[in-house]
Amino acid sequence: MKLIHQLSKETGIPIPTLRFYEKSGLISGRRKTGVSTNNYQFYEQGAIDKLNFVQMAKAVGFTLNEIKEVVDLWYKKEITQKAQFEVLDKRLLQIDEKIAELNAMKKQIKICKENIENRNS
Amino acid sequence: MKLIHQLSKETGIPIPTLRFYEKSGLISGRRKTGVSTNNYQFYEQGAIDKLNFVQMAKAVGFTLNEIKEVVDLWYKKEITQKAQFEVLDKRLLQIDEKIAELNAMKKQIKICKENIENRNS
DNA sequence: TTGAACTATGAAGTATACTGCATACTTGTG
DNA sequence: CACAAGTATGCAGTATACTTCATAGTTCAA
Repeated sequence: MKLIHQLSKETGIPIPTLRFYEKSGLISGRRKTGVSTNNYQFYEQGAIDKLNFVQMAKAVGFTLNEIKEVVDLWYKKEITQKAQFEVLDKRLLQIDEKIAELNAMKKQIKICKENIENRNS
Repeated sequence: MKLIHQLSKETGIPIPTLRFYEKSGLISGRRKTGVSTNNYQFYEQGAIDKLNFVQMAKAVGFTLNEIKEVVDLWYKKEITQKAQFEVLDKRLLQIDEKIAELNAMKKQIKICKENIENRNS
C-alpha cells in the first residue's frame, strides 16, 4: 500500500509520468476504504510489476498502447482465454522480431567496425 | 543512382518521411554533375543500406539521434578510429541490454500465460 | 498550529517523429 | 505541346509521450 511518492522512488519514474500513466489507464490505485477526507490513491505491488514491465517494453520500442494491451489483461478474468493468448502471442512474435533485428544490427555494426579497421590500417 | 520515388519504393518509406530524414541529415543525395536545370537529388546504394539500418534501429526503440550518430560515421574518415569505435561500442552495449530486456519480457509474458491457464482450469 | 511536504486536478507547453498542404518547377508520354 | 506524374520547398498540423505550471486541498512533524 504505497502512495505515489513511494511508487516513484521504487520505480524511478517521475510522479507526473505516473499520473500520466494512471490517466492513460496503465496503472490504477484505489482509495483507502473508510477514508473520505482525501482522494489519495494507494498502489500495491502489482503496480510496481506493471511499471517494471512498462519500462522494459518502452526501452525496446513498444508503444504505450501496445503495452497497455498486455498490462490490461494482467489481472483480468473478463475476456476469454483465447483473446488473452492472442494478445500475448502477438507480443511474443514482436519480441522475437525485435531480437532478430537487434542481432542484424549487431552484425551490421560489426561489419562497420571491420571496415573502419581495414581502411585505417 | 535512384530518385526519391524509387528510394521510397525500395525501402517502403514514404517520400515525405525520406525528405524529413534528408533534412535531419540521416541520408543525402546529390545532384547529377552537369545538370543545372533542376535540383533533383540522386541516391546511391549506401542510402538504402542506411535506411534499412534506420528501420531496424527504430523498431527496437533507438531514437533518430542515436541512429544518426552511427549512420554519420558510415562512410566517414574524418573522426578518429577511437571515436568511431566509442559510438559503435556504445550501441553494441545498448543492443545487448535491449536483447536482455526482450528476453525478460518473454519470460514475463510466459508467466502471464501460465497464470491465465491455471486460473481458468 | 503553522509551515513544509505531499496529494489531486486541469490545462498548457515541449520534444520527437512524422504527415499533409500549398506552391511551383521539371520531365516524360501520347 | 498538353498534361499527368515526378520533384523541391516551406510551413502548418498531428500523434505520442511526457513535462511544467497553477491552483487547491491534506497530512504530519516540531
